[in-house]
Amino acid sequence: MSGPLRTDDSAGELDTAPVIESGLDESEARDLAQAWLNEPLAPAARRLLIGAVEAFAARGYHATATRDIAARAGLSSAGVYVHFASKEELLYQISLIGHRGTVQVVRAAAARSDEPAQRLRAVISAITAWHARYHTTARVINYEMAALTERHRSDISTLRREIDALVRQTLADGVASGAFDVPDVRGTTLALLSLTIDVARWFRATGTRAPEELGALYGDLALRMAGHRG
Amino acid sequence: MSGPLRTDDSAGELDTAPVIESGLDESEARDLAQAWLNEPLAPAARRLLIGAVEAFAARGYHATATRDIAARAGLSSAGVYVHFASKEELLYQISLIGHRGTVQVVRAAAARSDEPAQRLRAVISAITAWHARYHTTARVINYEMAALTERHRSDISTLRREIDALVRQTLADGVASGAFDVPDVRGTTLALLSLTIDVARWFRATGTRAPEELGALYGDLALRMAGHRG
DNA sequence: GACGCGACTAAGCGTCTGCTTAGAATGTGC
DNA sequence: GCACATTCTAAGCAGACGCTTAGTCGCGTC
Repeated sequence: MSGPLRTDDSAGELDTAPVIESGLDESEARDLAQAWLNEPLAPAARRLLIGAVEAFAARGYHATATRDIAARAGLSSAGVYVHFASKEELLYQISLIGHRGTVQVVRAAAARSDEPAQRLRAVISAITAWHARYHTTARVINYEMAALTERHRSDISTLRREIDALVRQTLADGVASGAFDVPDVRGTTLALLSLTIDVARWFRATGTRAPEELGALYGDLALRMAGHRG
Repeated sequence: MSGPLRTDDSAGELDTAPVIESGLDESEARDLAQAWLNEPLAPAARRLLIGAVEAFAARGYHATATRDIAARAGLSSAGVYVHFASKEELLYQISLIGHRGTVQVVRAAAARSDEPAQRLRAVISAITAWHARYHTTARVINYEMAALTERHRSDISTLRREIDALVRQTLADGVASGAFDVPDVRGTTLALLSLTIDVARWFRATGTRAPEELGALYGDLALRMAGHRG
């Protein structure tokens, strides 16, 4: 019943990345800059945020020294505090910009259709692709929430609840219209968002799967999980 | 098409936990002790491992001071180094014990049936329940891998690959027998394991869902994702 | 009762941490 | 050409970090 299967590359995707010292590759840095292009920031502040995202994603918030962030931005260690009140403030701004970006992407995807199945596919594949494309940012905003102050974490939770509510409502609408078969709407919502968030943990830009391809796969899986009669 | 939906408790599950200062609740501490009962350890070494798991899960590896781990075990800060060569060695032992436990659970679940659908359900629900019940340990071993030395991380990856291979093989067997419809076996394997791992991020012992209930839900979702013709 | 041995601690070493201070450099408005 | 605000740095503070050292303690062995 069993045959040989490759275990090389896909198993690598399962693992947590070795710490990357050299920063982002060129294309990802461009993507990142583009995602933050509409934020009205002084050049040094933008460089600090990008440097902080790289460092936090590679080493973790607590393992990153403010001196390292400053160096990535081409500043002295004191230069950080001209633009940000504290290291936590840097994390908060990253988290805020990142979550606002996700919410924007989710809203745009939801606006594409009122029909539950189409909307679910669009929303899940959009969140997935976003987490893959900006996996560096996504890793920081999803796995460093515990490092935020209570006040800041509470602000971020408000944004996260909006995404949760939209997915849950889409499932509920599909059940009501008979398009979906979901015995546990709350649990399935949780599982769907969980699936997309975990992309930030394992996704590598060097892998074989493009963000949009992964989004398409996860969109299909979402419809299966929703018991879509298609 | 839309109606009111509660957003209180389930959205809370989506968030990362606030840092818990007071350690494990009683029942979880008992679970943890029981899970490590068969490990041949000196009492102080066991107390250190349990204290380290609590601290690493609550604050993160880098944010945890060895002095704090020692205090949880009722030792002076130097007492740690009688039993473990370094802080990283503590993390490695936790990771090793945790991963061996998961592999054991997965093997036991797989042994319950040769039939792909039953095996997939058993394996996914077992991994899920394990990650929920031992979510403190699971969080450490899944999210602090980057803090391991290259050598140690490589050891751990070997154990993770076994789990990956078993799930992938089960999907492949089901496709071969006609029980499953999976266009992308590698991607679906990744998604299935991703789903179970992320439980460690959001699961709270104080939540409404018991580990076994969550396992049952995820077992059902796994069959749907595999396109099981039931 | 002297000995050896593993478990443990008080004290502290050198280094690194987030952040501050005092002041230099630069650009702008008048 | 002078006042002013902004951006930045060199130097450093106070405390925390992982880990070591020297030595104490309790206990089983002969």
